[in-house]
Amino acid sequence: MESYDFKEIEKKWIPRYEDFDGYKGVDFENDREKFYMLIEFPYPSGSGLHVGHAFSMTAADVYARFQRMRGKNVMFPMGWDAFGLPTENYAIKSGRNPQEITKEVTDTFRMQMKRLGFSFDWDREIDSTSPEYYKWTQWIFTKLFEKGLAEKKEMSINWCPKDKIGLANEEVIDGKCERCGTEAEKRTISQWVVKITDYADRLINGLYDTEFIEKVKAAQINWIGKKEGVKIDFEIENSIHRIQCFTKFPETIFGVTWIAIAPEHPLVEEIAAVRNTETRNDDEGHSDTVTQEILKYLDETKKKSEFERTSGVSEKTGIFTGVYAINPVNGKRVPIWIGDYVVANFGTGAVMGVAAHDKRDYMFAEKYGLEIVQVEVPENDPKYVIDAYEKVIEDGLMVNSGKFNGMKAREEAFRAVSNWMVGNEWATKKVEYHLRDWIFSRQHYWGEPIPMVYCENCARDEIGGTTQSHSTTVSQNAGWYPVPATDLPVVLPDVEKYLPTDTGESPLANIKEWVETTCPKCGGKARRETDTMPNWAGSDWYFLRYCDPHSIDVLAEQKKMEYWLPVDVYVGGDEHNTLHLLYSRFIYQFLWDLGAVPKNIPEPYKKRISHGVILGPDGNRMSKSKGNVIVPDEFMEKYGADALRTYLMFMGPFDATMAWNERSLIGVKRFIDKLHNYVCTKIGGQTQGSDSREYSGSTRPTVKILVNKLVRMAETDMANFKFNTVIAKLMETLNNLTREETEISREDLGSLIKVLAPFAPFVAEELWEKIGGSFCIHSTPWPVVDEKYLVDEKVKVTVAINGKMRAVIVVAAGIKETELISLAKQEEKIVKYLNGGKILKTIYVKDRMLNFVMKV
RNA sequence: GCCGGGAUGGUGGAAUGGUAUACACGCAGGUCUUAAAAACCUGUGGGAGCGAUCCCUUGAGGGUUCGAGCCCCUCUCCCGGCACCA
Repeated sequence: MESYDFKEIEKKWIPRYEDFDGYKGVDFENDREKFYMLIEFPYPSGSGLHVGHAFSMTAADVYARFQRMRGKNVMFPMGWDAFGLPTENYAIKSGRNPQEITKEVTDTFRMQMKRLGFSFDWDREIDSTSPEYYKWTQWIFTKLFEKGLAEKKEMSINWCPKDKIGLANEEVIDGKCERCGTEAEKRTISQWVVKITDYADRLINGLYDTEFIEKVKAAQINWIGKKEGVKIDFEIENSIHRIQCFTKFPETIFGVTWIAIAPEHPLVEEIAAVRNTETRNDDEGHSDTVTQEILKYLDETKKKSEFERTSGVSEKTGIFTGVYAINPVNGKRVPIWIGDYVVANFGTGAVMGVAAHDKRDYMFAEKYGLEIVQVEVPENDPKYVIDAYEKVIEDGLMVNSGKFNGMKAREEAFRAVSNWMVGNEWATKKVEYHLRDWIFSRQHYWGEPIPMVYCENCARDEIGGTTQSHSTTVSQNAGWYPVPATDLPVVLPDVEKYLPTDTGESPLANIKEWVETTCPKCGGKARRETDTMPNWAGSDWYFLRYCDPHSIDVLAEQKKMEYWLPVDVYVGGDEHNTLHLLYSRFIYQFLWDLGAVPKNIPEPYKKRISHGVILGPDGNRMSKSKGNVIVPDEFMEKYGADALRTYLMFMGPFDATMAWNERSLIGVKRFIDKLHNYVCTKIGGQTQGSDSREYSGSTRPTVKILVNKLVRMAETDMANFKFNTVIAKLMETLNNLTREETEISREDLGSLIKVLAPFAPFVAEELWEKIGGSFCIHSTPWPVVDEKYLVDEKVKVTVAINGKMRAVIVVAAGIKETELISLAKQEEKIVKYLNGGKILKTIYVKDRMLNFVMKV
């Protein structure tokens, strides 16, 4: 078969797509319904557009083109999330400046995207590294500060010694830096921290207003990790201090047999002191030994890395302090232990030990011979005694729990016990979250400068009036002032060296004339913040900027956002579920509170869809070291952009993980060749009519039936991102049409091409022109289905005996049941089975199946 | 451990509770060719049979149903997310 000349076709149509108005979203248009199609904007890396980009962007493009043909006013924008470490590292290595590098790579990306036929609205292109853009990223930060959501804190953070950068919790995977795999260290530096935790509840509740796919919602809810429970104060014997424990299971309070505190717990010293006074009274020598042992233990735990301690691989260890606490519900004395399984910065840094009903507690109790008090038994086995940690009782009854005995665990007892406890001064209801505050400082050059200024004089004045808090992390906001909006953006200055400093300061710290500035408050001498923002900052709000990309006075005009928002479909990767997607929802909610975004739109994204992953031909994740990386350009060159796009969509379900297979791509190329030839042959000699009257003979030409069924199927599946089945149906239809060898009207040829058009825009454009259509096919309406061709005149009815298929008979559609039964009873194959048996029941599903239920 | 999603031919995958294996790849045979490639045609889940035909088959085992790949229960394994989180 002849191969069509895709190179010629692409060469012809790419220039015509440049600045083509049909691909532009029109602000405020009322005739058409708006549709905001968003795909995550890429980080433009030096290696060019990846096949993963090509895959997800093609899907978004197919969807955008489809929606346009369905008559929507589609906004489908693209931009660059260009701040980030790889560019900075490349700049360090090559000695070139990141601005220049960024321009180069974005040019490459843009060109590749155009070659792939993506119908982006290039008028709305944005670049997160342009001062016009990051002016507003900075503005948002100043607002966060003004509203008390940004704080400068001396904090222990994850630190990557190789990248020389602070990492957010989310950027540490298995104790290692997400980017380079180096073991993360702990460092204490002064950092800007954004209190995303203040929005934890809203971030959960807001999800109920969205149509995100289940796994995305689950991932976010899980990450936020809301836990409702009770905070209980335990008195320490011979001390005025109390240990606070948080528990999700307050109903197990009668089962507490020890308290464990983290080695870093602020009361460790106090407890050691209690121990000393106690023992000095009776046995001095012994006291020293115990204290020595505790100190030794603390020393050992400190040597363990955070990863070792929290990965769950190491065995839990602990040491008895020699001091006791009092369980307030029953006055029971329980030993206080120091345990390395207790996480200092979660909850209160102290936990109550309930060995009978917690796996980890059980193991700890067994190891150190601690008492085990069971407070729950299974409902049907009240004598049951827990003998292994696996046996955790889910639905049971309370025992050994005073007046709560016999209550149902866990809901009833949970409510009763916690309500009773919080009636006392030693217990309060408390909600804990897994979500942590967002560390917002990076000690790097290639990012948005944090627009803050520190004035020592003003700081002194401020501190005079405030009291110090006892929190482990102390806010140091005193003396810090946001750069006024009129002075934004704080432009990233040129530097000579992009290399971060070992002291943990960004290279900006070395530029004296930039750092030194005046205090926005007193006008005196002050210093700029030299840290920059994390790479998430620019992507938090980019989808708002697309609504009004050239705005100067505001981040985007309210009216324009009101028109376009919310984003109708947002395509992205699962790796961003708890990062970008959560951060940007938070920032949107914050801007909503500020009144900077439309009041009637509380959530920015209506629907979120996850794209799948393309593996290398060997079935492994693509990586340079494995040598299995697929570069889209190579295959565009060999088979054309249309074939590549169509193949990507044909590979499998949109959210699946699929291995690259060039043979399959060739198969798709063959199909496009076939379709191209089919259309060319059909329009070859004669001029075809434009409607069904042209078909001679039948009032129900097979061609009409095939085409209408195709269109109906395509429009339903396209809407649900089921592109692989649409292409399969298109292939099937073409196979059937070729077999038919009949005439086909221009209208029906047109419908065929239109179904292909979103997938293979260039060849579709060419064929559309060939059959006499005018530019551009993607601006023409989607074919209208003529329902009468969807209804079959004759149907195949399955005849079954006891649900087992025995025959298929062809009858007129809508046949009466009685008529069908008598026809079926005459069928040879059926007669055989009916003979001698008795029909107990007959089940008839209209036009589909008839089932005789017989006595066996 | 918790949460989310899976398991269908040699492979990627189709199947509103109603003919399982669409579509494609691969493979086999054929046409064309001196030959090969490409292209095209035919066949292709497993088993029994010369054959018509019959039996079996959607990770395993139960259940609901006239009828289950699909719904329910139990289990195994795989992928993704979270996790000494109290």
